[in-house]
Formats: sequence, C-alpha cells, structure tokens
Amino acid sequence: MSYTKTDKIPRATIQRMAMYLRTLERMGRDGVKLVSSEILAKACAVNSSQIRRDLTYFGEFGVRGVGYNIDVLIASVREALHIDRPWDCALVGVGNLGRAQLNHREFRQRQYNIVAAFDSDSAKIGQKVSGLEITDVARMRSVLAGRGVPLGIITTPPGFAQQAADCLVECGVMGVLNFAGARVFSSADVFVENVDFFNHLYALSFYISQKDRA
Amino acid sequence: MSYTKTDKIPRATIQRMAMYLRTLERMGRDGVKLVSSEILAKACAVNSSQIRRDLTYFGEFGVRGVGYNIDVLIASVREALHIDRPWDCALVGVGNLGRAQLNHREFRQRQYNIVAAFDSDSAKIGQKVSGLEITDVARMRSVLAGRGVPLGIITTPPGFAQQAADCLVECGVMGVLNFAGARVFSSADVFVENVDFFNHLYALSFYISQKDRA
DNA sequence: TGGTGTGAAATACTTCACAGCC
DNA sequence: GGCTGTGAAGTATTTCACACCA
Repeated sequence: MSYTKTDKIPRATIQRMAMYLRTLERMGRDGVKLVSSEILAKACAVNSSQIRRDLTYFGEFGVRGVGYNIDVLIASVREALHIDRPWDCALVGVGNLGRAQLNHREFRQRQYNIVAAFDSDSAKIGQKVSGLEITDVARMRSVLAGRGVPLGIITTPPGFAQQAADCLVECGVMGVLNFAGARVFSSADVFVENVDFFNHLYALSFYISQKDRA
Repeated sequence: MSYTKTDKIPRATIQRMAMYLRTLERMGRDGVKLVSSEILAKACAVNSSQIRRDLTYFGEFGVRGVGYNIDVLIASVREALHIDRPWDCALVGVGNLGRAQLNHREFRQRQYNIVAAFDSDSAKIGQKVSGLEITDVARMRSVLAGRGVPLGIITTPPGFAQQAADCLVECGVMGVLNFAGARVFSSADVFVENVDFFNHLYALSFYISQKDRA
C-alpha cells in the first residue's frame, strides 16, 4: 500500500528524521550519491535498523541490495516532514536571543521566514533588526490578521512567555517554538515545542558527575 | 538503603528532573511550601506516578499522606543533578548566538560561569562581551591549561563545530553543549548534548500538517 | 552478494493500583 | 483521609535476524 500511516509515529522518530536530513544534506554536499542505512547510521550514531524502521513509517525509499539514492531520500524526508515548502513565523521578544534569531541566516535558508517581530519595550519599537521593523506587541492582532502565519517563536523572558503564547494563539498560530525557560500551556490543538538548553546543561552536569564516581 | 543506584536512570528522567526543578523554583517563589506529586504533575503536564518514580531513582524525599516539603525537594533535586555547586564553562564562537549566550544572565544565576570566550576572527579578538575578553581560539590551550574547566559551549557555524569540540576536549572538558547545527563526535568519555532548534521547527511543521489532514 | 523492509524478540519506559505510613 | 513509594501490568520503542530482491 502506498498510503503512509501517519498516526502512531513515535515522537523520537520525527526528531531523528530531522537529524537524518541534516546528515544527508551534508553528505550530499560532499558529493555522496548513494547511501546505505549502515553508513547513515554511523554518521548519526544510531542503529541501522532504527533508520530503516523510521523510514518505513513514511514509505519505501530504498533499493534492496543497493541502498538509498541520496537525492531521492532527501526529497522524501523533506516531504515526509512537510518542510518542502516555506513556513512563515512571528517572533515575540527582541532581547539578546530574539535578536540572534532574527539575524540567523539559516531560518531563511531553510524556508522559515520570520515575517514579523514584536516587543513591548517602547525603546525597541520601530527599530529595525535584519531589515524587519519591531512592532508593538499590542498591535500583533492587527498586524497578523488574515495572514495565516502558522508558527510563533517566543524569545521573551520567562515571565512573559505565557502571555506571548496566548497572544500568538489568538492570532491563529498552530505551533509555538518556545525559547523562554518557562513552560507554556495552550489548548490541545496548538503544538508547543520547548527549547530549554539549561536542561541540557543540567544533564551534562549530572552525567559528568556520574562518571567521576565510577 | 540510603545509597542511590546511579546507573540505569533513564535519560528522560534526567530531563524531567530539570523540568521539575524549574517548576518547583517558580512555585517556591510564589510562596508554596508543600507540594504533592499530583500538583507538580499538573504543573509539568506529566503523570503523577511518573514523578514519584523519577524521584525514587535518587531517594525518598516525601512524607506519606502529606507530600513534599518544597525546599527539601528543591535541594534534593539540585543535589541529585549535581548542580548544587558552580560549573565553569568555555565558549567557542562569538557570533550572534555566542554573543547572546555571553549576555544571558541566567547562566550566572544558575552558577554556570562562562570563564573564557574564543573566536578565530581577528576582528573580534580583544573585544569585550559582557565583561569577558574574546581570545584567539589558537590560544585556548594555554588559556585553559590547568584550570580544569569541565564544560564547553559550541556556538560556531556548523563547519567549525567538530574542530571546536576537538579543541575543547584536548583542553580537558568533560561535557560539551553544542549549538552548532552539525553533530560532533568525541571519545566515549566526553558527553555531548546537541541543541538544535531546527529539529523542533521541523517537528512543529510535521505535527501541524498532520493535524490538517485529519 | 549485499542491503532493504519487517515480523518477532528484547528492552525500555510509563502507568496502574494498592500496601504502608503519617 | 490522603499521599508516597513501588511491585506488577501495560505500552512504547529499539534491536535482532532473516526473507526477499536488485
């Protein structure tokens, strides 16, 4: 059957798909044309059957006895993740991190276009960052009205994260990337991804200390 | 037995511990003195027995029929993660993101002290960011020699991530927080945590598209 | 021959359900 | 009465191992 059973795909699979894509893109730039699950597995530090299993959630892309054509595989993964088209984003909170994101060229390279930036600090409103004018967060509704921006990026201080999320959801975003340290809540039909690198620092501290005691 | 069986703790548990800590700290600031696993579970959007199970990997911190004293629990979690003491960090790559990190006050608040910042761009070397002078990456060895800095933070472009990691490992770091999009490899005794928010954007794109097709 | 795709087995993780204690 | 700590049950995810096919 050619239909992809789109439910029950493990969350971990989605994350690995993103990693595979990055690795494949790099390999492609290095001139690789054909790749086996074993080779890709080495490069991604995962098990090769893990890769084959992950891919089967979306279809059959390989040739038995041969491997995967890298261009076909890259296109297939992009399609599977639905990133074979541009995605508009609205960013809230133009502090250090927000500014860094606005200047980050990879967003545009990967077709994530930040089309509006908001802040509540009147000293910042009207400034331009990376060619984009900072708008008063109070005007978010009118600015985003009817534009159907699907993604919100929260780079506010933790205390303002929930407000920012509520505001974005009211404006119709369907997914939120949250860089503020605080967890935000939303109705179940809005997806929230939290990026909290202190969790990673904590994990490092833990694992390092673990090792020492061995 | 009072000894904590430190192996076989699920990685997911460590990540959740970090989340619990954040939530508990916020509750503590709000004046909460006593917390049940049920309450904490609601606030973290997880199952309450998940929390109880996670905590038992490290010890017994609660009182049956009562709950957890929040100050005791916070201190216990900090101790469990080994973040009840300062950690020195060296940062490599002072671009947009590196600069944002250097200016990020929460590092210091959480006792992660960035004690050195390196870049290879001669235009940047000698500049000060947040009171810290940017040093030539070529001098990393002599600067870090004998200081026993345990953590490295990589905020270089992807193409330089591996070099940065190798360099940091040579200088004796035991853990690396990698913000560059590229995966880095190291000997097994060095821990690497990858922070790649494009993975999260990809996940959002996927889940949103999923929902639409329902 | 060599590498995919996939049932089946193994492992890992989460949740239930309740004894035990305050 | 209420909530922790934890065996046991239930789910989910990963890995094995091999049939199948270019």
